[in-house]
Amino acid sequence: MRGDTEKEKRKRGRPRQFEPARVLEAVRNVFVEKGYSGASLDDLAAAAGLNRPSLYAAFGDKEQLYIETLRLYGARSVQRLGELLARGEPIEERLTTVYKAAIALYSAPPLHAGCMIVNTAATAATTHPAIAEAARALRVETEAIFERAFAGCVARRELPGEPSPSARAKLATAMLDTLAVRARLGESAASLEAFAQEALALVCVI
Amino acid sequence: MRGDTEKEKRKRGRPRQFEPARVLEAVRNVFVEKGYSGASLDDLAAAAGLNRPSLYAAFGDKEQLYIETLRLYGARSVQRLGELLARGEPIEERLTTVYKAAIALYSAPPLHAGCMIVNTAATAATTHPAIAEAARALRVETEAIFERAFAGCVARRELPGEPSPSARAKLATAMLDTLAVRARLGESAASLEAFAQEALALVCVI
DNA sequence: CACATTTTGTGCGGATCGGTATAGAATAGG
DNA sequence: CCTATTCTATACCGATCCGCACAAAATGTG
Repeated sequence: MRGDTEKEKRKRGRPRQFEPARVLEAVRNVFVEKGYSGASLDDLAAAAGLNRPSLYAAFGDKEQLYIETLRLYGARSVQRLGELLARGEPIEERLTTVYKAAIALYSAPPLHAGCMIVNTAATAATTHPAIAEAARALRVETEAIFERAFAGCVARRELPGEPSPSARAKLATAMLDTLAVRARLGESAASLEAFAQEALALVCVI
Repeated sequence: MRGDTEKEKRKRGRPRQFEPARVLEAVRNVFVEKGYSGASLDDLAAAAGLNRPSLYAAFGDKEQLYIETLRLYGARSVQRLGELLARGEPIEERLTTVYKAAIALYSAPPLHAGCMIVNTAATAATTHPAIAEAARALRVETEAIFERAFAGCVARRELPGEPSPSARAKLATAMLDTLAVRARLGESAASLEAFAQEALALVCVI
């Protein structure tokens, strides 16, 4: 049934019956839906299809599990953002693609649960410093990617140097923030796309 | 000690030893710090200085208590926003005042806990429809106030009609969203004010 | 085969959860 | 005074919480 998903050398003892990556994905859905403190270990274990002790042995306590999940989510998002911004199209077009992807992710039915960082990590940040730190790191990465993209535009004369690439990056991130909040509060994807388009024309073409 | 805070006719039975408004304020601090599901009734009762049964008798269960608190917080914020935007100053100046007030509220030490709607209500929205509904109502009010202010600017030729007042209102709200998220993740008030100022010059003067 | 090693699953254990029953205290009306 | 009414306070309820024993199961090694 399992048959060594990877050809890595088998460990000594009994092989685990789950793939950590799949577990983190299942767990992420629960965290994103219920938030950090709203998600119980029972919820998480049930969604992952394994029992609490296995979960605990593999990932540590709830906070560690959350942070690991957050890092995976963040790493994927950051990578995808980098890819979409690395295209050769005009910046306005690339940003449109980015926002469409974000909106699709944030308002994916049936949960339209927004962004894990904005809507769950930030909430837990006040009481869990380690979560705050992990979230900050991801946001720094995100803004840096935007900033590099805008700096590239300035370098090739696609955009004026003022406002600065860092200011533009913060605004671009701000759009992601508000899209996440709006999606989680139930605004439709269509409405969000219209808003993003308006905002883009307004902010980016300056 | 109590002596009839108001001259309203005394009720029949034993007088309550707390002022509901004070209780809601104490409770709000706990909800804002720990989030909806992170705040326990013990926390809330302790912060309010009364015991769980009294809290329950006065405000109903946890969700009702949260929503009541949210409405009070929201009503005050909306009223303050309306006042600040009703001044006779240029719109850029009024918005500067609004953002300064928001930043002061969102990053008030020692918690820098952001905004109750953005950072706690939205998180709970996926699992508590009534909270989502209350939060949506407050956001509609907020955007409407911004929109009226921008429409006024257009009417007196202070701003061009395009982008539309409603688009500007959404952007103005987006700034509040991102300020709340950033404050909760630890960005300093000074940094936020600098960002708000940049964004304002960029967005509002179009 | 016996043994070491790792994961699995049951099941416990103390703490805490949200919510309430019940008794006692404080007031107004009769 | 007595009674009705309203709030306070203790104490308890069943459920759920997170975390961990502990033994059984499944593998590699000797």
